[in-house]
Amino acid sequence: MAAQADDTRHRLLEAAGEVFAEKGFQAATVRDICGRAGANLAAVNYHFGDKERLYVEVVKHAHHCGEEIAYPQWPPGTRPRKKFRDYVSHMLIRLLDPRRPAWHTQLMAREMAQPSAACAALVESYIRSGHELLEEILVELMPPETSAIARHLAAFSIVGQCLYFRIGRPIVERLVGEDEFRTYDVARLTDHIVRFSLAALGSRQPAGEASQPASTAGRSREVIR
Amino acid sequence: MAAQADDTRHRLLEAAGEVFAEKGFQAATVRDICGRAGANLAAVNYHFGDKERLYVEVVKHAHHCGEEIAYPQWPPGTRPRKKFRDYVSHMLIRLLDPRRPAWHTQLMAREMAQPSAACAALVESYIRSGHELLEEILVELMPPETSAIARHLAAFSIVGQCLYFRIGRPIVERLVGEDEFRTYDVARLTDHIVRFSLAALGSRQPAGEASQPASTAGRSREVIR
Amino acid sequence: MAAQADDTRHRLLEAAGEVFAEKGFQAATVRDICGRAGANLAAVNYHFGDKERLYVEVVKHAHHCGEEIAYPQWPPGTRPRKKFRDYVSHMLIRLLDPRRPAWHTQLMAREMAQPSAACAALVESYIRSGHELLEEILVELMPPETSAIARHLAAFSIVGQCLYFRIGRPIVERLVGEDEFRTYDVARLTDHIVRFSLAALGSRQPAGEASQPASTAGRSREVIR
Amino acid sequence: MAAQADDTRHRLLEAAGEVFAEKGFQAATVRDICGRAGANLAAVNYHFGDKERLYVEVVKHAHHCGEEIAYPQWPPGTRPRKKFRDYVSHMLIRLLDPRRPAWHTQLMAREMAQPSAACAALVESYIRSGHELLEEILVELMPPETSAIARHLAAFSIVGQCLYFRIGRPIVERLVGEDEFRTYDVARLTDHIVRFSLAALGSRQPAGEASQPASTAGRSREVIR
DNA sequence: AATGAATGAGCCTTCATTCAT
DNA sequence: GATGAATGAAGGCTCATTCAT
Repeated sequence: MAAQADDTRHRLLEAAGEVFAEKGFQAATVRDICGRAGANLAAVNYHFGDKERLYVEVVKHAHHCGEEIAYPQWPPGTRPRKKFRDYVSHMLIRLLDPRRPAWHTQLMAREMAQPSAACAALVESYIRSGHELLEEILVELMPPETSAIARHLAAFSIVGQCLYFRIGRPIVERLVGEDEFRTYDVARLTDHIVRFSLAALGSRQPAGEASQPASTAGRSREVIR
Repeated sequence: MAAQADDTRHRLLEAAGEVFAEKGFQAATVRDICGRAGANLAAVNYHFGDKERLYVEVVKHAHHCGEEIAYPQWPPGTRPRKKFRDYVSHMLIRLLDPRRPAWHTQLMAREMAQPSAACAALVESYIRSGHELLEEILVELMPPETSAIARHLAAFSIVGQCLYFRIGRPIVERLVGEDEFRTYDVARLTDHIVRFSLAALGSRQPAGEASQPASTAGRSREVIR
Repeated sequence: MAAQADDTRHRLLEAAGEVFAEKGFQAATVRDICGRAGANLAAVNYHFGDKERLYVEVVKHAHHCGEEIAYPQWPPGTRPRKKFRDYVSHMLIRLLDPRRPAWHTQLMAREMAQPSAACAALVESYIRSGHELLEEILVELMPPETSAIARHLAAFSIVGQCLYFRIGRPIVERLVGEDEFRTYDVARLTDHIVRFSLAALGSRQPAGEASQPASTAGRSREVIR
Repeated sequence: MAAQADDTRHRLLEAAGEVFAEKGFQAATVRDICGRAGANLAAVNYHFGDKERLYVEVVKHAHHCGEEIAYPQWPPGTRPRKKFRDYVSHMLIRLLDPRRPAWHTQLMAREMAQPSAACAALVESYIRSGHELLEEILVELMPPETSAIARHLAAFSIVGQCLYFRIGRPIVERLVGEDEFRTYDVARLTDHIVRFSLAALGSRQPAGEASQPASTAGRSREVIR
């Protein structure tokens, strides 16, 4: 019956997500996935036709799950800095909160290390919207004369910082030791990244020089949040 | 003869590096590696005993190759900002220069997405020294009262930015389009990251506030390079 | 369908029996077995999981086949000597009858030369019952005061004789020549072993002395069969 | 130098003997043999040309070792029963004495289970002489009218008994339990087999009947040894 | 005389996939 | 609609052997 079929399909997606994230596409076996999903060995080929098409569906499925925690809807007039802090905090939560299933982010890390056919879909349906939101915030936050390219680069600098604490975890953890790494919770990292980035966002001195503090003087006294 | 043996070994390491980086550990086949190295199928087993031990040796080998392009030896009295710019530039070259073999960095990206037994070795013999050098520069660059943890976080913010332009390439490329991405050369990215970061490094305002420009005022007029 | 599955399984067992007996466990190849069984190369893995587990199943299977030719059911009052001759004849038939598949016995010879995990199973489910039947016959045949150990040793002496004409065939054949060996059929060997053994079974003189004929005098005139 | 070469050759033979007996021809690896012998991997091919030719040489070598414990030289006039007991005892010692290297006999068991090219050599240079000695004793021991074939069969019955306690050990041990098996030392088995066989050797009744005790009555009172 | 390096054949196993039911 | 049985393609690895030195 349709209800049971959908149920099996859904259990397969969930199980496949875990396994793909944990082992990678190649190392993941259909046997393992079907086993965890409590489904027949041929179920994958029956429901998705292919291991590869299952993978694509898993990525799409992950997208829907990610939407559950949507970005906040700021009331008109919300200060850009508040939005910015919310944005960074939101991203770090999704990346680092141990209560969230880890396989979602892990899958993205894999797509970056080895982009597959699903990568384009991932960007379009999952990443681009978030990126555009960040750009909107940056428009408000950066000096009006800032070029589009400079804004892009700034956005990547911000995302790069957030991501590194997740993707670079194996390295960071070894460099500072487990004890200190354990103190890198979402609150502290949000504080750090927001402060680190805000200093830069206000500056507008030419290449080859350091930050022009004067222009940000006014803003720096604003209270965020 | 030893010379020939070393030659075969070396060719295997090079070929394996490419293949592992391109396909990943699981998807890489010993057949492919030996084929590219022009060696017999059993050569891997003879020289390294195992596909896995070959992988570890490849990582170690990558380390030695990386050493070839060492960090510059600055004469005493070199300005910290000059050192910092050199550092960032050096890292970006290693990450992005198309003339350098790509597999080295790609391998590191894989180790981050799915750390293996070789990850610890990678950190200790390849990453830690560079990290410590960066910390030394930051000590000179950041206010004297900066805590060790704050310095660590700053270091990761810097490395995270550099890395994202390499590891996040598949995403970045799709977000800004291939045309703009092609303009993201080492020079431009160095400029951007140095400027973005220097603004933050001088600030020392408490958490919850934005950059305190005053303290960096003096430094900001220094000419780097 | 279950019927077809059982059929494939059965064909595999038969083919494996032949090959294992002919080549030994190590030298036997899964390819050869599957080839003879007309099954796919992966069938062994599917049905038995392992070459080794296939071997164990083959030994168990051999046991079931052996049961087909069961020992005769003697009516009450049958003379012990008749039972004894039947027993020896039965064993020799199973060992030597060229119309019976040879691999069964050959496999046992291998298990003796190099006992594997399957050896214990072989003894318990296949050999012990026959051994106990022989002991029961010996109880009737040997003097009542015979010790259990003496009876055990006698049983092994009898089985040893039978077995040697099968297992020692390569040696015996070379020693007496092929022509004479060809005359060693079941009937002649049964006669020989029965006569050779019956002379000993009746004796009860102490160690260091030869057979005491007196006690068997009465029996020796009985006509067997 | 020749001395060292011979030494390596000898160590290879000893090591190969152990390994072949322990693992069988197929399962034995040249690596293992060379390892135990402390020789180079290519030494086997250098000294013997082949794994198979090494095996043949090992069998020949085993023969020479076996000669060390030669059959006793009986003075003229020695009683046949004394010779017979000595013969059985001698064979059992070679088969069962735990102080003797086990691989020698084990190798023979293998040759019987799966005769190789070395089997003929084994028979001619190692077994036939012993067999002929037994036949000479039997000529003295059996009634003069005994046919050659009957004598042959008797010889095999005797050898079969001895051999079974060695080759059938895995089965015998399981049937009677380890405790009782431990009491089956050379002395007890010699007693048993001699007594069991002597009873038969004197008998000369026609096929289809049991032993004629009368004919052995006189001999049975002789004291052996 | 003796060895370290290299070879090619082949084996067991695993895997994704298909088919008949 | 869903499954147990079966398939064929590789893959990693081991092994005996050879060759240049």
